[in-house]
Amino acid sequence: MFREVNTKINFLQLEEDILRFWKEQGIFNKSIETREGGPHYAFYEGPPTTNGSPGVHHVLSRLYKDAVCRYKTMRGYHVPRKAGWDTHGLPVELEVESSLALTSKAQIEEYGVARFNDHCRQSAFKYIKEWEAMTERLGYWLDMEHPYITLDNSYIESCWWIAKQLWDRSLIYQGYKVTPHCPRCGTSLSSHEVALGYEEVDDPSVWVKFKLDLTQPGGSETARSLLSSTVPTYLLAWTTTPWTLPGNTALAVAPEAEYVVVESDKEYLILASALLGAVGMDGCKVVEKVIGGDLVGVHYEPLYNNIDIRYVKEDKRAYRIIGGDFVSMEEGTGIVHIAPAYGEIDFEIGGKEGLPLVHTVELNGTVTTNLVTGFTPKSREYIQKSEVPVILEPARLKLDLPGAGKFVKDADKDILDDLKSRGLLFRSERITHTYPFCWRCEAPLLYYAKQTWYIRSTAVKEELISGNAEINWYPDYIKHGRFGDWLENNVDWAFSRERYWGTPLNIWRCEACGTPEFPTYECVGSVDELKAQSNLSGLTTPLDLHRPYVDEIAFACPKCDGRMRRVPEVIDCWFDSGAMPVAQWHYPFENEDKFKQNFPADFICEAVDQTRGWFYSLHAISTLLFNRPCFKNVICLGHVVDAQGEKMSKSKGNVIDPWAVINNYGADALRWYMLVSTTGEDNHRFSTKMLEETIRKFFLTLWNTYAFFTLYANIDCFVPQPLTADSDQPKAFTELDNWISSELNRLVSEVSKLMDSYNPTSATRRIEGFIDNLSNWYVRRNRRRFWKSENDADKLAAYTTLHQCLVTLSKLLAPFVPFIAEELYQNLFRSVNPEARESVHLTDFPIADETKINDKLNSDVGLAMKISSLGRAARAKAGIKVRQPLDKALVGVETEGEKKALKSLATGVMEEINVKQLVILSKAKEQGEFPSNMPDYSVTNDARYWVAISTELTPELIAEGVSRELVRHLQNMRRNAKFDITDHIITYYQTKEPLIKQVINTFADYIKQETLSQDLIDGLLPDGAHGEKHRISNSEVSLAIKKANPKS
RNA sequence: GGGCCAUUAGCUCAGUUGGUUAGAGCACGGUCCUGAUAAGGCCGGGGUCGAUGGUUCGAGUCCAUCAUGGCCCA
Repeated sequence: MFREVNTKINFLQLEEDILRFWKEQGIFNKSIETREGGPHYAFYEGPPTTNGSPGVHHVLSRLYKDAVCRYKTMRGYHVPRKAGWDTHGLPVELEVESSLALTSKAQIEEYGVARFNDHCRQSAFKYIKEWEAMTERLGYWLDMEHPYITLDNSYIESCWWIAKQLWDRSLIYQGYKVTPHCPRCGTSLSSHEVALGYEEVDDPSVWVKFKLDLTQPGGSETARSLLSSTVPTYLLAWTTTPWTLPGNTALAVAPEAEYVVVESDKEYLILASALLGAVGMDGCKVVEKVIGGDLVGVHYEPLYNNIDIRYVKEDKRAYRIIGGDFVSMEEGTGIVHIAPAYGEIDFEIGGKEGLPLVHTVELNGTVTTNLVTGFTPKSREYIQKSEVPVILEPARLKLDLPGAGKFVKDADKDILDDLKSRGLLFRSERITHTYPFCWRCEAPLLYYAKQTWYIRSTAVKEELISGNAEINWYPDYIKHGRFGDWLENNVDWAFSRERYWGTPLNIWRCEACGTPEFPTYECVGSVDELKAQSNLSGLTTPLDLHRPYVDEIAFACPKCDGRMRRVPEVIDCWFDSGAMPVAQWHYPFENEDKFKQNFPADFICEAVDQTRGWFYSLHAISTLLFNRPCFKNVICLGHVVDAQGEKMSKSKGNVIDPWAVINNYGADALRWYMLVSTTGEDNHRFSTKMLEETIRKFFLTLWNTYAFFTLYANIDCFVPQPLTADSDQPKAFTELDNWISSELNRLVSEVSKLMDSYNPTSATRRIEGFIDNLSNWYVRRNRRRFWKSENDADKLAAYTTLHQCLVTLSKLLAPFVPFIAEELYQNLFRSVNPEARESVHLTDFPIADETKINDKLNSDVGLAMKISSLGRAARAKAGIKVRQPLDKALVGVETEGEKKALKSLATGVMEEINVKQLVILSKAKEQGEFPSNMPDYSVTNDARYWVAISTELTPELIAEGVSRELVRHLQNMRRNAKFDITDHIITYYQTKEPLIKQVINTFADYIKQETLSQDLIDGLLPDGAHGEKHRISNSEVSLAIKKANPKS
């Protein structure tokens, strides 16, 4: 006997029971242990950042990971799944900052780095707990008892080892580079972080005049003679960041382009002729024309004469015109203001031209009172070429700039006022454009030349690209598209952060020896290496490698015996997560075997934003260390967005709590919905309405098929026999049995193929289609076989077939909806097979029996469905109920083959459309054209077939229709009276209509059999019976039923 | 400004190498069926397949340009 299945299913209760079962029996561990010795399948868990509670948009990738890992396990692979938690970095710091109401680095330091980091640690663990709870409830099987956590000393030590490897190969350097700098957080952002924060913003749009200075040498003779005029002449440049103007050291022109000198208000202005119109100077008189290249070398007066740039040793000077191929003829004036300290292009061209770097802004974003001049061209060249890290000490000079002490965006106005008062502002407007903001704190980012530590990833650019060629991407266009492009445009990885909570950068610097340009560094690659340093101090017990403790550790300089102290930076948390193939095992300090066994990963899966995040950091570190990729297959998912298509984010407040969904609908529902409805890399709108539809359409259909089976199987005491060669009774299996078996095996084959190509969405969609066929065709067409009273071979065949379908489905479904799959398996299979594996998740994934796949049968049944559908339409067109039997249907098909196929399935079609005979005509022989005009027939057609139903009603047909009407009412009454499905009854009826009486007599046996009536009694309705009045064939009939054996 | 992806019914999505009348589910209206079903069937309204050109006997599908949206990069 199977456990009784209630059609009113409570999924929540079911899932909690199964979670308990898994936990108590350790099924997850068993699913891994029992596969030991099988082929190894390496999976890397991308560690979620523990800076907040998981949202429903975090769930998607976890479901994909789980589906694939469960599937591989069932295919016999050994698939350990180590959990991981990304606990470091700015996101965690910001979470803590806001909870402690700290708003700047100064406040954090005042508060105390030790206390601050302690909060970070606690915060991380708090969220780990939440993630663990959600992961477990979701049914995402992950080894959370042995996770890798990036804050562990062992993890940090592995990161140190990696950095040391790179250091020894001169792949780490420090240099000035322009980085997107957040003035509030006080740190550089990586390019992937910058990408998170582009926004439309209203900014100044100003045209500034730079006065030509021909007293300085330089420029072509042509240009000099053209420009020598007594009228004051200005170069016109355009910018949206006035605050960078004091840092100007050059103007760039397009060497090939034509420039014009135009007269405007008693002065001459120089700009590109192509942009005259854009500046609104079409009508102005053109005095001269000159090619950009001829202007190169000509000097102009600095906007701020009082700035004393003292670097100059060579003949090249600042404040001159340079040529640049980046100069746009699309916007601006064709003359680009260059501030090497505040723009990537500016910095790059400054390096080539030997321009000075001038800082007029502090790191906190305020206009400085001290002018800071950066490095010399000589040292710049040294940085570019050096294999050894270089550090430079900038000079500081007193200065009084407009807006001094104000934040740059506020100082814009002071600067513009100042320029205006000096007649140097040509025009000032506002413009709307995109500008990057800090993705966390929303402060405008400043492109700022800073000293930062870099990983020279460009040194392995070719290897990054060739390694990518070996990776399978799903969807595949990511490989050459988004990820490939990213690698092609690879730049060195700025991997240091001037923050507190992170893996400390393991570089120590001597305080005493070396020059500013040539300091002495030590990169320490392990704890032991650190402890082995001479004259060590500051080591704490227990050891905590975090700041501020690690900052206290000092040791003797091997060169001069001075003290060596750690540099202040911490490492980018993307480095942490990218280090996980190594660091999750504390490799190379231990677990060499595990590392090697799990490298490279067979499978990883995250959302598309990780292209520049984790996917990149994994690939970069692996290529740098081992010169090969560390993952073979990667699924790249789209983002889950809200019902309006907006990205879910804490700041927008549109994050959907997965608990709310799970507690309402269950984890399986969420799982199936997300798997079945995602579309590749596209955004996926999350809607509870669609989720509810999934439940109705998929779960309830499946569940009711399951309930139907158990209900009748228990009535008939069906015991599934293991299908051996001799117990098989092929003769008893009907065409429909063979058909659903064929469909089932085809499904198994297709689902396997789809899962092997990492496509759970298509796999689940296929299963959904099968369940629809199973329920709405196989079961519906075969109901009578289950109902009938004889326990014959035919009935057994039906039970065996349906049972087989459901048990196979439980395994097919197991990777996707592990709870309901377990329920089906336990009740339908394990309960009757004492030797069965303990859980569906310990079984093998089904293998398709190719011999049972019969493509012809599949298409034949498809044809029968199609014809039935047309037949029903024909009935509806004529307005004749399906319950009313009709004499015959004519069916037009195209080929003899179809005719033959339909003939073999005619009984089913006749029942579906309730006709006595089916006449099939094939186009090849009997059939002429589509019969549009047939008297006494109702005709429908589609492109290929037509069906004509005879609409003539004989007294016999009407009588039979009435009998079916009676049966239907009695069945409904049984249900209304809440009788058990097996209860036998006695039926009473009263009517004045002779036709009905006659029908009841004629069809007595049929009515009795259908309604389990022992007697049909014409007469008074007894007390206590369930009575109803109905109209049948325009006459009234009173019916009553009561149980025949009230005792049972 | 550049790259990738998308755009098909009110909504969510299918649509295989170009080939009869572009489909499904939901929602809506009507109707039928039902002792597994919270379901299901049938009919109906609802589509210039984002736009414009091109290739072709034939384009939702291939090409080009543009528009809109998302992501990524400047």
